[in-house]
Amino acid sequence: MVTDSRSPSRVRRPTLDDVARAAGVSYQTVSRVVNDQPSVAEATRERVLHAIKALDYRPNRAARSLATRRSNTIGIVGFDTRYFGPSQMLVNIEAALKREGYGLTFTSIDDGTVAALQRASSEIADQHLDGIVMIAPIAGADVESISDLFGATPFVMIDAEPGEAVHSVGIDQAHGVRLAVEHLVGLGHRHVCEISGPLRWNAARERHETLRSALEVAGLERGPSIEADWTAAGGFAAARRLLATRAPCTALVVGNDQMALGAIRALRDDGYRVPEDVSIVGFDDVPEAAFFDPPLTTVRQDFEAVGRQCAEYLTTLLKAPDTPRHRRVLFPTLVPRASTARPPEAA
Amino acid sequence: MVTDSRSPSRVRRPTLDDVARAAGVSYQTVSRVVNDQPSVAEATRERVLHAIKALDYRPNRAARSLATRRSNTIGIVGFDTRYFGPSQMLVNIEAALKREGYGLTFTSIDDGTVAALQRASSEIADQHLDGIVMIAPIAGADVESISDLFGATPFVMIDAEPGEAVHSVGIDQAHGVRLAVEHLVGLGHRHVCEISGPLRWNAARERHETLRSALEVAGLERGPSIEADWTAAGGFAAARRLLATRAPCTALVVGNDQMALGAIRALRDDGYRVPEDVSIVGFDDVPEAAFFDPPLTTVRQDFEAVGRQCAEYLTTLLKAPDTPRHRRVLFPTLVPRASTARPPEAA
DNA sequence: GCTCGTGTTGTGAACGCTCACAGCCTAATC
DNA sequence: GATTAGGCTGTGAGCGTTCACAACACGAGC
Repeated sequence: MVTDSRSPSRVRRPTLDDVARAAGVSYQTVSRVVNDQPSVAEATRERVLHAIKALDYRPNRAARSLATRRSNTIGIVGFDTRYFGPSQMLVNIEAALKREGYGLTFTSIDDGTVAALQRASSEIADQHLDGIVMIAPIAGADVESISDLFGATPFVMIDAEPGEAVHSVGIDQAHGVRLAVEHLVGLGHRHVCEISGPLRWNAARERHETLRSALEVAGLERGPSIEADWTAAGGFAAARRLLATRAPCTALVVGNDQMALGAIRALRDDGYRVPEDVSIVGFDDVPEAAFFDPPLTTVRQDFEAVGRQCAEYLTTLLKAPDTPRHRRVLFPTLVPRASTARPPEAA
Repeated sequence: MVTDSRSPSRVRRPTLDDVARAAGVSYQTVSRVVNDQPSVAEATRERVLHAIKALDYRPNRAARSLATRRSNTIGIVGFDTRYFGPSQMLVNIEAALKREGYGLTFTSIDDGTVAALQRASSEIADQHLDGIVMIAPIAGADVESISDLFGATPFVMIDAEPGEAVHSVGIDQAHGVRLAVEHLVGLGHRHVCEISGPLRWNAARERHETLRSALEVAGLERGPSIEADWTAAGGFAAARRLLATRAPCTALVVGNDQMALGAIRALRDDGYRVPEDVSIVGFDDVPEAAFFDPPLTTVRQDFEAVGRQCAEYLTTLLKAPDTPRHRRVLFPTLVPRASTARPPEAA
């Protein structure tokens, strides 16, 4: 209120020199104070701090990163942050990295094409960032060539295709699927169908493929599987197509909770009861899942942990760039709720 | 794949000088080519472009912004981007600003205290950004003093308290509430209760207050109103408390769709039917709302438009900083679905 | 044939900071 | 009392870019 906020836009901000003059020391001493370096006499430090406050001095980040050759900011390439999973990761990574003192710049990719991904990557590579996180869970993205774009700046991928030779953090989708299958088998189900997410997504494909094999291992009938687009509307449409196949189906594994919601609606519209006629399992455990009708049994993904792990991995990498590439794996848990029950034939 | 991606981390990136030497011109000429300035002979330009490509030169953003005193990036302070509205705005603003060629840096605020808001604001002010967007829909935030923190850098607020003298973009909540009330009155409801969002949020408070007055104007009974936390669980708990009051209630206006979901569940648990016994109206129109059981009547907010407007406003401001402060208003629409019907007494 | 402009290119300085080093002063050591 | 060590402070250079201006060449105009 005191400062002159209606001054014309080109007010020179105070610099190290200004502070130095005000405190009667050299700019270097001010720099030392600002950077908390030792060997500054207490009295001088006081004087400098006072001047800094009086002038409302703020270090110029651009100048600093020009001099140090580090930007102290990391970039995030986010894929379709409209969806629950990615947006959760974004927020959590941001929070975790902020705690480490890093700034954040963010670019999202609207469509999942490899071209878009590369464009965004290169856009971010332009900024000479200290590190990069890529939330880009798309299969087929040429990890090698993206890695090249980034050159030597460390980067970790979230939800990369397992087996890729990159630094990555991911959730063990196979484990989640196994939990779901065990749960259904335990209830006595024998006819399991699937609505999967877009198979271009690593998570969707992993879930899809593990489900196939897990059902085989359990000796269960593998019903039809339909691909949808993560949305409730997509899940609804997929369920209708599934119903049209007239395949026997007492349990339905759905790639995420939103699609599960759509599927429930479609089943109901067709006269099926959930869970009496058909049991449903989702993925994610969105905060609303417990309040669906019926409350949704789902495989919970701990996105917050993903964010934390990612930030931790990246900071490790920043200190020790030669850390061998590996994948940090997190395990999902099953949250049983009322959308799953014993199948009708077992009743 | 050709480049040496396993080089040690400190490879000097090529600079203007390197390119200049390679092309046999001065660094200034290269700069001119990079910045698309006129008066460079076609032949020279070709030669320079060739060298740029050969060396894979990328301008150093830090150096550039040090020299120009502009960063070409704008900052977003996001409040609780975990929620649907804020996260939608974030993504949409990002998309719109990217189209204008701006980079983006992002800071979120975990709790809604004014202190947190100021901390984040100042964190962002440190970066000497070209512009700032604040998604901080909290009542009581001292807009004046935040404005001071930012000094002369243009900033627009999303969902600011209407009436604040700032550049802002917002949705006309009053209009949305009026649509909802008209809808309910049209159906014959006379006993309307409310579950509001946290009243610290401008949007929640506006909805709450307009509801009071709109009901009064319509001559309707104003039932109890309970404050909840935007979540389904909060909506559930609030609805239970509402039921405990035993107040007459044929229609329930709920501050957002998630809470509406929780409320429906609580009503059902208590033996009420929706919409036969109680009609429910939500806010937002999340993509899942159409698949709730019953499909939710809701007041749709066009967050994409908010993002676009915001980006447009900001770019205007960047070109003409003296644009008078005003509020760009967007109007919500009512999406009638099956969760509202004629009240029982009118049946 | 000389001047003048115009298009093109180059030079010096500055942006605000950090790094490496040099210098100073005081106090401890012999 | 000279020497040395160590805490503290200052100086010069450089980070990679842009800006303002100077310099050059070339053809047109008198």
